[in-house]
Order: sequence, then structure tokens, then C-alpha cells
Amino acid sequence: MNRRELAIFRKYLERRGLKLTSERQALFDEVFSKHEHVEADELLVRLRTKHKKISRATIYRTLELLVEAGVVGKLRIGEAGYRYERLHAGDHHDHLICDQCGRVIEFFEPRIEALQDEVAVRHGFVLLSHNHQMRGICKRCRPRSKGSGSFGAEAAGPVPVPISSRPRG
Amino acid sequence: MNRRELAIFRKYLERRGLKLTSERQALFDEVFSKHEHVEADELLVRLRTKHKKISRATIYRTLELLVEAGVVGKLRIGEAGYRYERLHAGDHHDHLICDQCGRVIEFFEPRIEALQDEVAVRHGFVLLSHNHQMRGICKRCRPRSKGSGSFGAEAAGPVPVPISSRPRG
DNA sequence: CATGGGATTGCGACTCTGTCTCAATTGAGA
DNA sequence: TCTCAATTGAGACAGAGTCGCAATCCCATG
Repeated sequence: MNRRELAIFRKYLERRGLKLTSERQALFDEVFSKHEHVEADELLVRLRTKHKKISRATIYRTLELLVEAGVVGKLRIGEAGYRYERLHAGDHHDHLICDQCGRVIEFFEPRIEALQDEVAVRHGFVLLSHNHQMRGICKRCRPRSKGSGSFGAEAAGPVPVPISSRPRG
Repeated sequence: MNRRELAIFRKYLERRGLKLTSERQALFDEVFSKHEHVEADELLVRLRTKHKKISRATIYRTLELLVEAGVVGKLRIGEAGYRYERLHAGDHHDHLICDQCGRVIEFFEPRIEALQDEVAVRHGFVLLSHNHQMRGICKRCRPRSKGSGSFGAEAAGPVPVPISSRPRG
């Protein structure tokens, strides 16, 4: 249910003397209709095809409000721009992203969270937020056993060199 | 020394039948001249002020080569675009970023790295890379002595910590 | 030394995201 | 009904990065 998050958004608006207009409501509904990581322009398209007259500027402005209200998360996934995801109260997670199919999987690992705090303290940082993405090939895209294996569409080279994972051992 | 990385770059170019032109060498030198997290356009400015005639397109194209060769890292720090950092063989680290002054601090925590692998395995992922940023207020920017506590900010709170305003000497 | 051709470059046009300005509109309360 | 702030849509604008293309460079040959 989105009741709780809608209430939070309402309260947020009220507190700042803002209004819950039909455009804002429509965008809220759209974002909360599915759990996914969506781009601003796609929301525009979706609402437009539902006969909602809404402008790009309003989409961006409203998304910003939702983010500030804390009910929507703004992520950097993919090559350009942001993606948005609905958030539920008390929810926190990080992301695993498939380089092949783009699928986004959420994970939460309390031990990592704890170690982050430790690292921050070690450097005298007051931690406000973090962004933790891991990229690779998901279960579905991975060639099982010896299947097909035809990943490299790259004509020129044996590109797939893992860049930032350090050789551990 | 950059000798090692230059050799890697050379080899990479050679392997693909590409040339180490004076523009590419100049950009390499510039990136490796200091350890920092620099934007493409700043490299352009720097090289131009050094009388190197070089175009924006070449900067971007060459940076891409450096990244593919594995000697330069491409990061998303800050609100827009990318930053680049030189990488040394076997080096891996993640970043702590100060929301106040923009300072970037590197950290490496082997226990987090290990847990990442664990998470990936749990989800059937083959991990290729990751991106882990923690944001907050650094030691220097933090109000000293009595913390005045006002960081926490919750529930529709006025979170707004200034995001930009970079140092730059 | 001249030639040929792929690699490289610079330029400028272009795309993509997102922001901003501003006039018109809305809507809640006086 | 009137007033005035909040809201909206349209389109101009901005920043970052990409692309196409003609000119140029480089280098191996002839």
C-alpha cells in the first residue's frame, strides 16, 4: 500500500504550504504503481499516454519534491541521468546491476552498513548518505555451464576486463 | 612513477593498431601529473594554457582509451558528468566525498570487499566492478567541539546541506 | 622522394538531461 | 467576487558528451 507514503508526502507539502495538485497526485500514483527504477522521461510518456496533460518541467519539479519528502529515491544507474524508485518507510537497500540486461536487484547487507560507519569514523567523517552499486552479470544472463557463451559483441577486442575489482587473494 | 602505466597504455594502443600521438601523450601526462579527480573540461583548459592545441573531442576520445586500457578510472562524483583519476597497478579504492567542500578521500576496506563478493554469490551474480561512495561532512568542515548536533534531520526535515562550492586553489 | 591509405584531429552541429523564466491559470481564503 | 501566492506549460537555455566529416598526419611502400 502507498497510503503511508502518500500521507508522508501530503504532510510534507502541507508543512511547506504547498498543494497536492492533480498533477502531483498523478505522478505519485505512477511512481508507486510499480516497483522499478524509472527515468523521468518515461514517466512523462506514461502519463501522457494516460491522457494526463503534464509537462516535463512539472515532472522534474514534482520528482524533486518526492525525493525531498523522502518517499522517492534518486539514483544514478546507467550512463546518463537519474532513475527514481519508490521508497517505503524504513527501507534501505543498495543495488546490483546487470551489465548485460540492465536488471536491477536490491540487496541489503547489515555488515557492510556497519563497516561503512566504521570507515567514516576512521576518517572523521559524519556520514550522511551512501551510494553502493555493484555491477556484473546476473544469474539469468550468465551462460550456464558451457552454453553459447557469445557475449562479446565487440568486434575489436577482448574487452570485458573487470576494472575496479581488485585481484584479491 | 608513471612508467608502468604508460607502458600499459602503449601496449594497449599497439595491440589495437593505434598510435601514441602527441595529443595522447600530453593528456596522459596531464592526468598523471597529479593525483586528483578531474573533469574532462578542466583537462582541456589546462592543456590549452600550456599551449597544447587540443580539442574537446580528442580529450573525450583519449580519456575513453585510457579508461579502456585500465590506467584511468571514470567516476561519477558530483552532480553532473564524470571525473577521472589515474590508477596505479593493483590499486583499488572507494571514495568518501565531503558534501560541504567537495573533498574526495579514498578508502579501502577489505572486509567490505569480501562482503561484496558474498552478496554477489548470494544473488548468482558474477561481479565485474563496483562503485561505492559515501557522502557526508569531512573532518575539516565539521563544526568542532560541541557538535551542535543538528545533522541528523529526520521526518520531512530541512536536510539541505550545501552540495557544491568547491575548493580549488 | 612521392604516393596511398588508415589513423587522428578539430570543428561544429547535434543529442540528451535537466533547469530556468515567464506569462497564464488555478484555487483557497478574505 | 477579489486577491495573491502557488502552480503549470511552453519553450529557451545550459552543461556534458557524442558524432560526422573534411583536413591532416604518419608511415610504409614503390
